[in-house]
Amino acid sequence: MGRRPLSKIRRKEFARAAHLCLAQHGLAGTTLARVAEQAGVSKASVLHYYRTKEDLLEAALRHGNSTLRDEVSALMRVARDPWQRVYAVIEANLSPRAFRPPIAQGWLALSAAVPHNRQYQRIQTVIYARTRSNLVGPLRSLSDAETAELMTDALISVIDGVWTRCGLSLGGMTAAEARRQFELLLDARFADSPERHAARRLMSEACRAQMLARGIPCED
Amino acid sequence: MGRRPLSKIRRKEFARAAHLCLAQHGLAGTTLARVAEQAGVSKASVLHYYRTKEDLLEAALRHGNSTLRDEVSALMRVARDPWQRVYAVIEANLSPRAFRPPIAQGWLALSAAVPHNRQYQRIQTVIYARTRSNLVGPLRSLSDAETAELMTDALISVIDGVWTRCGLSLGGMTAAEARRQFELLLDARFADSPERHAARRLMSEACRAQMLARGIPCED
DNA sequence: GCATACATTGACCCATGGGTCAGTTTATAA
DNA sequence: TTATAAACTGACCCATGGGTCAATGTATGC
Repeated sequence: MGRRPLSKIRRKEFARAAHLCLAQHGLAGTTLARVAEQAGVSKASVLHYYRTKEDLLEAALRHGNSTLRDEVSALMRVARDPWQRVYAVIEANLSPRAFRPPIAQGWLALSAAVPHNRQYQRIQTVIYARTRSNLVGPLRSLSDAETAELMTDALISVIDGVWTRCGLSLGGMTAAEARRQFELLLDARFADSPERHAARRLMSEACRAQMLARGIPCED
Repeated sequence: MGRRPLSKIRRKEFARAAHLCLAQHGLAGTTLARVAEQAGVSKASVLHYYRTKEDLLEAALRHGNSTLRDEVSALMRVARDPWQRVYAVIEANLSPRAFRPPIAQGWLALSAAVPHNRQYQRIQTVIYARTRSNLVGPLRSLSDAETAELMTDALISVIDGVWTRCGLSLGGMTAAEARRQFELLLDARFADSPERHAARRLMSEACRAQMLARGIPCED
C-alpha cells in the first residue's frame, strides 16, 4: 500500500485539536502537551503523527483554512449569478461557524507566525490567491477590470480588518456590523440594484440555512 | 529625589530595541538575550530596567504606538479643516516610516499576543479609541452621525487590513495601493469635492515633507 | 497460534530562555 | 578622597517544552 499515510483521520483529529488549542491559548500557549491533552492522548502520540511541532501547526493552518474554504464552496455551489458569488465570499467569511473571537484569535496567531516560516507563507499565498480570484471573477462581469481589481483588494482588506478586530474583541465587532461595512464599500461603485439586493438576501439566507442544517447556533 | 524612574531615556532605548527585535524576529524570536544584543548590553541589564519580559514587551507595544501617534499628531497640527483631519489619520498610517513590512510584522506579532494579556488589551483599547475619535470627529461635520460612525469603522477596518497584508507581504501591498482603497471607500459617501481633493494633496505633501525633514527615504 | 506492523505510551534527554544574585565598575556629591 | 547609589555584568538556577526511544499493547493476515 505504498505508504499508508498514517491514518489520515487521526492526523486530521490532531490538526483540529491544535487549531482549537491555538484559538484558545494563542501561539505561545499551544504546547505539544496541551494539544495532546486536548485530543485525549499522550504527547508522544502526537509526535508519532507529526514529526515536529512546525508540521503540526502547518496542519492546523491548513485545517482552519479548509473550514473556511468549505464554507465558501458550499455557498458558491448555490450562487447563480455574479452578485451571488460576491456575497457568497462575504457571507462565508462572516459565517457564525468561523467569525468568532476564538477562531479569529487563532487566525491572528498563525498570521503572526507567517512571516517567519516559508511553508506558512506558501499556504497563506494560496489562500489569498483563491479568495482574490473568487471575488475578481464576478466583479469583472459587474464592472470594468480596473474597478474589479481595486474593489477586490479593498474587500479583502475589509475582511482582514474585521477579522483582526474580531480577534482583538475591539469595539464589539459583530457579523452585522461587518456586513454594514461591506455594503458601504460596495456602494462606492455599485448601485443597490435589484440583483444585488436579492443576492445579498439569498446568500445570507443560504448561509443561515447551512448553519441550521448543521445545528450551529446563529443569532443574527 | 522620590524615585528616579530609572533613567527614562535608557528604558526607552530598550523598548525601542525590543520593538525592532519584534519586527525582525517575531514574538517567538524575541528573547531577552536578543534584545540585549540589539541594545549592545547584557541580558541582566535589560532585566534591570524591566522587571519582566512582559513589561518589556508592553513598553515595546507602547513605543510602536507612540511612533504612530506622533505621526498623527504632527499631521493633525497642520490640518485646518475636517477633510484635512481625515487625511491626516490616513496618511499617518501610511507614512513610509511606519508602513513597512518589518514594522507591520511587529504589529502583527503584538496583536496576536493581545488576547492573552490584560495589560496589552487595555493599551490596544486606548489606541483604538483614539484613532476612532480622530476620525469620527471630522467625519461628523462632513455627514450625519450615523454615516460618520459607519465610515469610521470601515476606515479602521481598511487600515487594519492593509497593515495585515503589509505584514504578510501579500500581493505587494504598497502605500499607493492602500491609498487607492481609502479613496474607493470614501467615494461611497462623499463626492470628490475640491476641499477633499485639496486636503488629500496637502496631507500627502505634509507627510512627505516631514519625512524629508527627518531624512527618511520616501519613494512614492 | 504466530509474526508483523502499527498505535500508544512513560520515561528520559537536553537546549532554550526567563529570572536571580552577588559582585564590580562608574558617576556623583560632600 | 571617599561614601553612596546607581549601572551593569557573568555566572548560575530551574522550569518549560520539543523531541527521542525502548517497551508494551493490539489488530491483522497467514
